[in-house]
Amino acid sequence: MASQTEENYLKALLSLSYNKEDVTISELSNFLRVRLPTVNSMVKKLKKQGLVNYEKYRPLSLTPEGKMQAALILRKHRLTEMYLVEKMGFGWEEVHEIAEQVEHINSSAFFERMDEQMGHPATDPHGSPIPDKNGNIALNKQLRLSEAKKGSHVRLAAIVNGTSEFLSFLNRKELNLGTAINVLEIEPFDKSISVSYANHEFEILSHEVCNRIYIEILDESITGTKQ
Amino acid sequence: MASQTEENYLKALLSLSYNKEDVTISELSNFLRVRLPTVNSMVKKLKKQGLVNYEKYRPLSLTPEGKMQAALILRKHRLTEMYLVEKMGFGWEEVHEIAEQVEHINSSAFFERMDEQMGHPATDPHGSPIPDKNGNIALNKQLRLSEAKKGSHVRLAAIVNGTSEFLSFLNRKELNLGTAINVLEIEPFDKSISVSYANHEFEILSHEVCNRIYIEILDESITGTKQ
DNA sequence: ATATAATGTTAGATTAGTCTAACAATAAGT
DNA sequence: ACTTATTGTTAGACTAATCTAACATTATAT
Repeated sequence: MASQTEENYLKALLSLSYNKEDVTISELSNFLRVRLPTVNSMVKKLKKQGLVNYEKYRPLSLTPEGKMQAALILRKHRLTEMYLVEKMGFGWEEVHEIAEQVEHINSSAFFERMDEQMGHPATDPHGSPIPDKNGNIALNKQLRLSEAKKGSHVRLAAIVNGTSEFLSFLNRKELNLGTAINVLEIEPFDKSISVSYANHEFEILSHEVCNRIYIEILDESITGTKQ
Repeated sequence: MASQTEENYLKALLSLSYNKEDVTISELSNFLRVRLPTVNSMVKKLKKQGLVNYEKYRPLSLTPEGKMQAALILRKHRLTEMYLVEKMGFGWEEVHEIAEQVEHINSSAFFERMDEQMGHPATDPHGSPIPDKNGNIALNKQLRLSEAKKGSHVRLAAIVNGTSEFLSFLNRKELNLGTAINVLEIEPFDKSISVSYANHEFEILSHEVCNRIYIEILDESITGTKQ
């Protein structure tokens, strides 16, 4: 079995290669906050184990086996996050750090028990898909709130790169997974949008915020201002 | 904070110094399945951190600080075991290996949440006391089933050194924590005892088995064969 | 197209945790 | 009390994961 460190490299590679085949060593170095030569030698090691494709001075990628292993770690991470929220009463902004540790626990029974007790959830508390036991990962939502049309009626479906700061911000705004949102106006100057939802009649969300929120469209236009 | 390895040494020391001040390096070596020179150098390291008392060629012991740290790890271990049994439906024979990993997770919120959700349990699933947040450990039960008198009525209170094999054996015999047992006869030859309990009208338990079972006395004599 | 910047590689050092081999001190047994 | 056995120590090597410094290659920009 891969060491915790190796697992973290695999997970990082999976995350960085999301809709983009190749990853560079410096991207990995940056992501993991580890120096280039360290990454370089670890990558050679993973290549030797058949987990990554790599040739000197070339970008690297996960092999099918590497991708599978990475997805199974991600599965453990996301199952844990969901368990912490659903069964242990943590907030969605508190669970990442704990799951980061729990994901390395070596016990399939432990994670299968979580999965069963939650009734095989499809996503983690931030709306990201939980890979299945074979390492298959459902496609993530592709549409962001920043791309929604004026007048559309959408549902908050997932959060990307949800730091605990951002998630706490969403808590203060009472924006949760599943919240139905009306897009009232789009300000062309700074791409901020004004919205209404639940018992919030008027809120302005910056482009930065809208870009981190994935949505499902419920209705293209509810105001009559079609198109 | 101590590394996982250091934590394991501290935990081993606590366990070996249960009712016995001093521990030798070879006892530790044996217990941890690690060679003497390795233990020797780790002990020096722990001494430097003020966690153990140690002088060349002398037996060692935990300092108050070392004992406290060890007890807090034991707390995390036992809370986890109890949580796995109570909230996740594991058998008492399955939880040790998982808890051995979970105990190193660095998140007080995680363990405090477990504790709250179980209503602050006093013991783990094997009847061993869970140390409190300050590292205080309640006295373990001292009386073993092997010391019970003929005719006494006792309750199974705890299991010591409960390997999963032994715990599975108890499962097959339907002997659980809390089971009320009548001590029918004590065979002087091999110190085996015959007992009745629940829907088991007659069972013979070897001395080896009885020696690993801690009891509480419910009644010194129920048969009239007083004393 | 050549200089400069960015990225990647190699070499060598460091720390944690482990080992074996050789030696030293303490304990045990007649 | 002396020999032997047990236990403990030191020295030196190894692997994993990290680092810095120096150098090499590839990409970028005028």
